[in-house]
Amino acid sequence: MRMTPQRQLVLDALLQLEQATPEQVCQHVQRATPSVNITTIYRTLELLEDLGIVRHTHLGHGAPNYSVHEHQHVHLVCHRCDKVVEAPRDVMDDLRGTLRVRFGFALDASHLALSGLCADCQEATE
Amino acid sequence: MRMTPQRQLVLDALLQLEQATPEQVCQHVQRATPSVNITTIYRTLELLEDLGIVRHTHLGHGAPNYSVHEHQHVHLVCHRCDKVVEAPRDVMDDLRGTLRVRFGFALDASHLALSGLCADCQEATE
DNA sequence: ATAATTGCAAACAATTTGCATTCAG
DNA sequence: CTGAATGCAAATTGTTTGCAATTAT
Repeated sequence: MRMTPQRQLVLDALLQLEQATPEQVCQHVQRATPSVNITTIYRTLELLEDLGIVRHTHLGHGAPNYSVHEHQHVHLVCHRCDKVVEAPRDVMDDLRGTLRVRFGFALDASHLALSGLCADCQEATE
Repeated sequence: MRMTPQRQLVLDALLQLEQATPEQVCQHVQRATPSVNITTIYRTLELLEDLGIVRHTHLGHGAPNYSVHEHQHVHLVCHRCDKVVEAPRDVMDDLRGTLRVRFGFALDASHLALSGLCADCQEATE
């Protein structure tokens, strides 16, 4: 594969934004280079993911969240205000062990978010 | 709110199917009553969810999975073969405690699936 | 030349909206 | 009669596909 300018732009955008939806990556890239098509964003994100350079997380509804592979964390999404809190991956270590033993399931802690209520919304709900 | 025939059909479908996407609920309902529109399925699912009667889970990509509130479990989705394993909610109890203490986050264990590799796919991958 | 890459338009899936019609109290 | 509920068509969002034009080797 060739590291084309478009691909570099996508990767740079992702490094700058730390994490973003394809749409957001597209907007960021197009600020610098408006000619880049969103199709290319999608294709590049898929390619970079196949190469293990980036990964994506589903936060629930809507578009997935891409990030460079290094920035891995567990996403805690508040389903009331949609705020996303990031937790270090190791909070899931025990659960990973349990799931392996009880279900033979190898948990990938950061691919999907966890849903719940953030501290603020718990107060607001009382 | 009135328990209209359409709404009853949606709820019945969900009870029979145990869990299903809006699309699947729609097909099930339309087998008995073809005139019911998918818009009504969506509206009814939203309504039932507001009432706390049903809930939905995101398995990752694609349509969410609805179920009646009683049948709660954690979904373990294999991101290789897309198989869904169900685990009892209590496997997340420790994690729930940790997240509450460390992040003030009240985990809703069943709203989002967990992603990883199922036992079969782990073998296949080696 | 030839294979990979891109842009563009169109297709697609899942969902939502606007609005006119129907229905129950 | 009046508001709630429904159906239908159209709009919206996120994503994918087909294909022709472009680019690097």
